[in-house]
Amino acid sequence: MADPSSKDMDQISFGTLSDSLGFLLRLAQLQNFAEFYDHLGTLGLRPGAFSVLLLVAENPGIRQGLLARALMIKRAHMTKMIRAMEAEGLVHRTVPDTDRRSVALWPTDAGRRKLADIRAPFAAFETRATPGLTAPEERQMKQLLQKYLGLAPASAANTPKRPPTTQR
Amino acid sequence: MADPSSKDMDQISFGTLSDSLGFLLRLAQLQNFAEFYDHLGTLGLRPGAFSVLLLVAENPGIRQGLLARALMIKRAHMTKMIRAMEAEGLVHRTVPDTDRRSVALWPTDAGRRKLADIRAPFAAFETRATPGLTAPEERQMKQLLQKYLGLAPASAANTPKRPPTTQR
DNA sequence: CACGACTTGTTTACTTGGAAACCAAATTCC
DNA sequence: GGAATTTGGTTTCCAAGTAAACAAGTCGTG
Repeated sequence: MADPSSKDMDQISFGTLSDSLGFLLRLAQLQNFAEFYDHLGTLGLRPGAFSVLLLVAENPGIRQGLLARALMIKRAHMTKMIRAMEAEGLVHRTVPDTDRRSVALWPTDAGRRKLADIRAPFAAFETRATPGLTAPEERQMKQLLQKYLGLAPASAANTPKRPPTTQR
Repeated sequence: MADPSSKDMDQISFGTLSDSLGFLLRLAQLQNFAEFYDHLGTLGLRPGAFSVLLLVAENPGIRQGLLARALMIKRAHMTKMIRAMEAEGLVHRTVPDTDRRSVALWPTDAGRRKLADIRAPFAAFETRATPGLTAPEERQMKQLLQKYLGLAPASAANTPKRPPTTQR
């Protein structure tokens, strides 16, 4: 063909990019978010707000900045998010006497209810077969991501001092 | 109220989130981007523009929308990105006669030079020891991500559309 | 040919997220 | 005790990214 622009999607060369961890992580994250919307888009809670609400319920009284660090977003952005969720009546803000600069976060009854409503569909989404990966592959990917992040898996509440090496 | 807000970073309970693939992918992507900025922040090319420039150089004449799909961003955003990079003199736009709606993209000499300047530090960044992971673990994570994305690894330039049942 | 359906890129308005400056409260250091 | 510094949250302004409507080109089918 005389036209060099006649490239099909599968014929694109990604060059060194397809071996770049950052690039792969970015694409994977975007793909997974799209899947999230496909399955849970009707719940009226975006991934960000959902994770905030869950962590506030899981850690009642958590400080705002700590939450921001845990979710790796900036404090400035967390302020806006929390204010919006407070306006929706999902979380409650408190200034503790021990440090009157900070703000402690608590779930409201409405917040807990909302979370309860979402829990089942979210669990269903999480346990669904991940497209492209077998179940063992998905488990291993999660383990690797947790290790990369220095995070403990959910089942083991206390940090295991030895990395989980459950290979086959 | 007593002080349940005295939580340390490592004592946060992530609940079911720390086993959620999407959540782990998001955190991992943010962490990796932070590492990217730490190492390559001085180069004047953000991750997005860098990947665009690389793919345009790797696939000269690629159509704009195809590039957007490959990078999983919206066409509207790609338009702005490309216009900005065109204003910087990094890429050149062309309307092919075979389809006068579309736009073909080509790297300029300046674009190729810029890319050459960045290639070495980027390769150094990519081959650096990934924090938290051993080299074999990182290789495996990349393989899993590629499989999740339906992407062929870089070394195998042309891989058939069939799923890669033949691993290395 | 003509008409409708679809595709490609663009524009406009909006949302999400970050950078930097700022204030108030806490902490450190004489 | 009191200045200097640090910390936690907020505000303002800007960049990154999306959604929806649109114009122009292409394609299929009568």
